[in-house]
Amino acid sequence: MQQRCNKVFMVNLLKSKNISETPFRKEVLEIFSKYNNAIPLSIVEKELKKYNRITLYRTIKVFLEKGIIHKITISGEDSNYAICQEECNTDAHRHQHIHFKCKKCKTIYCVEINEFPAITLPNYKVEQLEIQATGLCENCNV
Amino acid sequence: MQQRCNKVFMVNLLKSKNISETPFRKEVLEIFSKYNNAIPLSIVEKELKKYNRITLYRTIKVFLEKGIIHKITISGEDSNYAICQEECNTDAHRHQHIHFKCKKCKTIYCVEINEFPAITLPNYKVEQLEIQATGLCENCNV
DNA sequence: TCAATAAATGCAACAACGTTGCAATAAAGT
DNA sequence: ACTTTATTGCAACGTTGTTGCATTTATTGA
Repeated sequence: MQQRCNKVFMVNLLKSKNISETPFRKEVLEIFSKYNNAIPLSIVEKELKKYNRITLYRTIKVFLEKGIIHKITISGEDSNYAICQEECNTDAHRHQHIHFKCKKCKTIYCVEINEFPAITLPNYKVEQLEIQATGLCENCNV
Repeated sequence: MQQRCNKVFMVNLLKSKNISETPFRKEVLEIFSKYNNAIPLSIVEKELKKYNRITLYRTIKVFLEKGIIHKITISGEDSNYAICQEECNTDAHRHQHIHFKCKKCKTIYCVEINEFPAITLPNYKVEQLEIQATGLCENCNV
């Protein structure tokens, strides 16, 4: 797998998606890669040296459109965002991972999964599945 | 299964949850049971004879807390709500159903499922799964 | 390297969604 | 029927996210 945690990679990521590499965007990307897991905008906000609400929203929007990050919505919580581990394109975010939220430390993990469960429903044609799990993560399950 | 589509049931539902039966609450419940599927607040709003935004929010909040309805959040969409088909309590909404969104008619269904898939992740203790599917529903898959 | 062009940023203002305090009203219990 | 308790509705506010426009920064090409 490609290394996704250094500045060179970040710049290449921006270049490969055909968007200009600005200090703001690089900083946001570095924050996402520093946290390996999904984080809400409130964390990005705190980490940013120079925070601007509007610019952040626009940056996130562009990153989502370009498939650099993806959005994780868990009922009743802030939206969380994480760097896409596979190649995503704008239309089909067919991740082979599930989103796991630890009920103790509240961390949201994108967990790669080998055997993605298949579900067949009578009368429905299932084309895509999105799975969210809750429980205890490695660190909290002691 | 209990019948969940008549006024008597609605009143009993309110009684059994120990909340007073007001015209507003009964009307909201009837709207939910009229639509068999999950609906956003915008639909409830249109169906209400006398709509009050604040009262609706509070009613929804109470219904959620009492386990009368549950909330379905699909990334990037309005929240949807549907009557709980099984007994829910406030803490554990361990539904044996998945949420299915038809990509054509946009309807969101709560689909009961017999064999709920089991997922085991190395290093994670999975306690609960929430599954959202997209595809084509019975009516649109022709 | 530097000017010309294109894109990103920041401000002000707005819109949607949701909440809170408080007074008025309706439901429940006696 | 009356008292108590809960619900409703209004005004006002907070949060989240967007848009138009002027300014600043990045990119391109000579």
